[in-house]
Amino acid sequence: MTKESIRVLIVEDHHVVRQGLVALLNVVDGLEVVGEAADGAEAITQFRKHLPDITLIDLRLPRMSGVEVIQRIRMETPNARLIVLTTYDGDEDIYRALQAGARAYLLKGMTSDELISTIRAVHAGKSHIPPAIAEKLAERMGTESLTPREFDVLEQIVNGKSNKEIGTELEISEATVKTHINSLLGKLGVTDRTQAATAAIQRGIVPLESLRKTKP
Amino acid sequence: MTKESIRVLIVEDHHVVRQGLVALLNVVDGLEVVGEAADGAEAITQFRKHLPDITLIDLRLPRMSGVEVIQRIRMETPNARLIVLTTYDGDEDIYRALQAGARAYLLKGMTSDELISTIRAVHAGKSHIPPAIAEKLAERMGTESLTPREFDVLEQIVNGKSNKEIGTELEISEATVKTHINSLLGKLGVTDRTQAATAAIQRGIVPLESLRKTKP
DNA sequence: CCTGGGCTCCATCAATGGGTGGAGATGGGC
DNA sequence: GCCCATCTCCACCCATTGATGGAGCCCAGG
Repeated sequence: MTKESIRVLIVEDHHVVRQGLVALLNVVDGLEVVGEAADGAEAITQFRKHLPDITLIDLRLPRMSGVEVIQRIRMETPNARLIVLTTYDGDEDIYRALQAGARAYLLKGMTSDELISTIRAVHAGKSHIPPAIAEKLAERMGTESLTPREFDVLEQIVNGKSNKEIGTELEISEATVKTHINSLLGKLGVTDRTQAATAAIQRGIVPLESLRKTKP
Repeated sequence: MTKESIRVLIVEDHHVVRQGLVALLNVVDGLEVVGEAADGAEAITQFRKHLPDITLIDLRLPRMSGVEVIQRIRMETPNARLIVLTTYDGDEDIYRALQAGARAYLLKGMTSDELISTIRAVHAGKSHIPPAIAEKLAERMGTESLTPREFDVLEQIVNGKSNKEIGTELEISEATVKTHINSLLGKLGVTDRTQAATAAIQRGIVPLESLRKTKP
């Protein structure tokens, strides 16, 4: 019985991790790694070229975020089956990736069994979200989301700016800054800017990587 | 010419990454992976058992930190050759790992060439620290380090506590809390608690993982 | 059209935070 | 023994922050 292999594309910038995935998957019967990509642009090229059955995609990629890649792929191939890979279970990432159309979510700490069974499940058309993650997702669903402006302000807070500085930066008055802060504190369920900052980092609302960039 | 292989132990909790490392190293002539460990305790057991020439060790491990493992191994085998692996170039981690006796430092985003040449270099007795990291290390060297108490206070700040709450928690007066904050702000080179919090996370002084734990 | 959400601004007030300049107690290292 | 770093506390002061309760503007969707 020569059943068709499930054709997998791997999108992951870390060379070691990519190798690990290839090594794990290629020894499995019925799976075949047809392509690898190390960044978003390459991911889209490879996707078009191979039209894989399953795409494993890291959320943190250089230049283009994983979420963006997912959106673009889904735009041209709405029934693409995408599985998100990530190191941390940053709540916001999960939310956005699943919103963008990912069918499943895996942490890099997973076992090979989890990896393989998830690939099979998603290929069979199921959505496969681990209970622990589903739970968090449910929590997050109930949470109001920040408006674009609130997000701008939060970003500045994380970067250690004072209200006055934020006002200057965003070209609004300090009073307006306070208004935004007041509502975002409520939405995040915290009571001051320091808690807002750590919550933002912890939940992945503001990525840690953006810190260094915006400093100078 | 049958020269001896360099015998390598891999300490890494993420299964996929571990597989990747094994896959990368085992195809290289002159390298041999003699053991794998997924946590600190296992690392020490495996080290004693195999006495490898080189130990690749992830800094973030469950239960016991990589730095701790390094210290313990160095305690019993002072000339052990340890290479630290990590995802982020969190300044504080580098500092502590190298202090603890690691000979080199590699990011998981490295190429296989970097990995292999670093292993060879360290085996040959060299210390091998990438220029970019050496630079940061030099910066950090000049930085005064926090006293234990200042660290306690910083931890509380990251967890979003007010000065009063910190005082209660640590059983000191609010005035003392302010004193500690004042000196730690100076040492971190920041001007307020929010900056202190993000700097602490960013530099790896207070690990992100500790946030969830201390909340409830 | 008109309703609602988001953005902007205002004033005011109490609480919190941070700067300054002390000062006593302890304990390890020279 | 003496010094130095650390930890502890105090008082005073001003800046910043967050809470409250408005208010007008714009624009997209019903």
